[in-house]
Amino acid sequence: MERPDPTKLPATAWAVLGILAFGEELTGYEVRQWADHVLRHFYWSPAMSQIYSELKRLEKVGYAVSRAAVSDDGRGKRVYGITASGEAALAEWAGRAPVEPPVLKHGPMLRAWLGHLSTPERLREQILEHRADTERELAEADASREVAARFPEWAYPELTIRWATRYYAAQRDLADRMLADLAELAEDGRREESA
Amino acid sequence: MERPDPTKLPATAWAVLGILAFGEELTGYEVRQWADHVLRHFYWSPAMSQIYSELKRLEKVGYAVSRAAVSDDGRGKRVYGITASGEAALAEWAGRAPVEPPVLKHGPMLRAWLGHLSTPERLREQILEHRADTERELAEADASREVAARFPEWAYPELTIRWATRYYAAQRDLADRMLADLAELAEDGRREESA
DNA sequence: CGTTGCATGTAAGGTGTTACATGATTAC
DNA sequence: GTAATCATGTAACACCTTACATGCAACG
Repeated sequence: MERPDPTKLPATAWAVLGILAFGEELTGYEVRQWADHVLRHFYWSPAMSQIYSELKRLEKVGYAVSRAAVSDDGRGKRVYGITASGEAALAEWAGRAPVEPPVLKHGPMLRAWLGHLSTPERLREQILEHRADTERELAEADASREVAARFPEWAYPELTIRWATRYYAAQRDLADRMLADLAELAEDGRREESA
Repeated sequence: MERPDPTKLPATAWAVLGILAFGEELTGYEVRQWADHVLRHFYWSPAMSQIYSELKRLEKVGYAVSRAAVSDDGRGKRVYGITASGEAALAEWAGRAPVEPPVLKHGPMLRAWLGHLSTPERLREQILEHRADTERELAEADASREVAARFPEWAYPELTIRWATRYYAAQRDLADRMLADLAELAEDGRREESA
């Protein structure tokens, strides 16, 4: 008969609450920006609409509160803050809930895996594009890291973004090694043809 | 008025079709095993029930066909194979569809990001556990790679699994460096306390 | 005067998981 | 006998995205 526990939330909800846990009152829009600049690099950035609904859910279970506020330009907005109960629940989740294993969905490798259906040239282009994307992400993460480094209360976020920059660097090296392997495979193919 | 294109499939469907694209007729159960041994390391392994429904969808659009068959032990089963049309569509998708950027959801880093809500000891334990998990995955991927290396028609899958083993190794190194950073942060904390 | 940014939501629908249900064979 | 593996599905539901809808302010 077990009814679903209203405090059993998906990781995304904890991530959103985690953004509020740094103490500032934020609008849904601002939560999204934090997600985009920081969270995205090791977790992921939910759609705007999901952020709004997660915030509502968090408020319903008492982990967040909202109040009407005004922007600098005088327009109305709604800001959310974490509650004591929310902080306790989040700490409990962070410390005791089983850590979900990392999930990876790597589009470029899915293409490489199906290399036999494509051409070495096309595949190479796709991996090169992936490499360029990674480099871009690396630059963005590094910019975010520099911002975080300016504030002592962001020591842990800074560590995770630093982790992300290393992750992107590793990703880039992995792309290079894949490119080398691909070249070798194509070479073998040519040799066989001419034989 | 645009009705949804019945051939516009999610990446998961292409992944399942991709498993069939290596030429063998497989049961849903076997598709799952391939996903678990290979695909999982760079993409992910869908739930059993989803595999069955993806196979049905693929058959409906004509990219796969199924027929009743018998196992060695005489029990009935249903095997799926790729069609010519399916092969063409898959090649088209692999070569021309925009490559989805890699998606990462890293549970352990989500915990590290919220380090201020936990203790250095607990966080360290969690990262160590992640490190051990990674090592396990590395061993499994390496075993799969060795199997793939025995068959020349699996050259591309072998490359991607090799990529995965390197990925896990990088992941492990990243965990080590995070552990070192964490230790340093804790050290700084202690120094401040005693000051 | 058009675009970008700020700001908030709803509705619809697709994606994917968990739980449930079933049943035979093989190995301990 | 009972657990694991093979084998196939359905139903319910949670998660999440896309598209739509709105409106003001600031900048060029």
